[in-house]
Amino acid sequence: MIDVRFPTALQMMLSLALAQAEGVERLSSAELAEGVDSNPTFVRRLLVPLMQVGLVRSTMGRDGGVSLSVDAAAITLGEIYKATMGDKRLWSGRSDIPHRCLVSCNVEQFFGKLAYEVDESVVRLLGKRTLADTLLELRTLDAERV
Amino acid sequence: MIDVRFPTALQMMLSLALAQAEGVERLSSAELAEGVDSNPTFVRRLLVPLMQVGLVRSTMGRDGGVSLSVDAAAITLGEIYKATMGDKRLWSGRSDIPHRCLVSCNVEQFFGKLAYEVDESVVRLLGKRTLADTLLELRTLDAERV
DNA sequence: TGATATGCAACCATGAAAAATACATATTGG
DNA sequence: CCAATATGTATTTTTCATGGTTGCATATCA
Repeated sequence: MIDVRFPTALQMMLSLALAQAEGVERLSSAELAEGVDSNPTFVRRLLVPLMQVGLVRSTMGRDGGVSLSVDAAAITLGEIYKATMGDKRLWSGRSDIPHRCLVSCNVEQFFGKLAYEVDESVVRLLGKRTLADTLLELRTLDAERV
Repeated sequence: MIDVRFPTALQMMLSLALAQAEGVERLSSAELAEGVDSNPTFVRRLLVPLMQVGLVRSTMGRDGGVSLSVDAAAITLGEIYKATMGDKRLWSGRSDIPHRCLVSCNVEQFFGKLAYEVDESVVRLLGKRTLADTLLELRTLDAERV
């Protein structure tokens, strides 16, 4: 199966940002799950790292739920990406290539460095956009729909 | 399973570049497969788009095999990446999100654009390195090994 | 002409990721 | 207090993209 954690986490965060902008204090994981067309368990798993990093806070018990713990203008997509993907690189090279020649002995290390550079550049790109920017962009897209 | 097409294709191209540098005219798909610790069929599948783009050429029949059809200094990793990955984006967002609110109606399109930008930036980064550069870097790494 | 290479299609096996399930724990309204 | 309902989390099941395997047609050369 394809990894949809980042797009899903992003959509969740956007829903939370929208809720905040509309004065709704919290959303339940069931409500978030409906929005992203998934299940509450998956949503809560995605929330774990976002809470650890302090982007989101949750309250337990009846009438509990989730909300942004920081203003949407202060959260970048890069932070969301790093939190939800954790250690997972965009590219994971093979790690068990038998060493037979100049290439096979060193590609692994080379590819590791390359993957690191690529990740860096992606995070840098995502770091330039905030949740608030993105929500605004969604409004623009919505207005442009026919 | 994880997608290893790019790292594998890259390693194959490096093997072909090394062969070329050492005066070996061609490598068979079986030899390439041994180098990347895989099977000839997978190797040939990866070669198809590389041939279509003209980076590589193959000869059939006994004593057939594969070789670079361009100098290693004229091939960038970006070309290899684009050819082997084809239409596949680095990120594929979900494409069946039910439209229920501002967010769910527009994230899909937004994420598509974002994924496109990310892909562009990765290709741009990879476009700065040639196969020849990379082979040189492998030699450096090899010399640094303890 | 036999040995051996590529080209290609069809099917199978693997394993990572999401979904489903189950239950403990926390909070609140009545 | 207690019933209702939320989160927290572990475990199992299902799904499906990806690579591996097999089989065979086709091309080339000693």
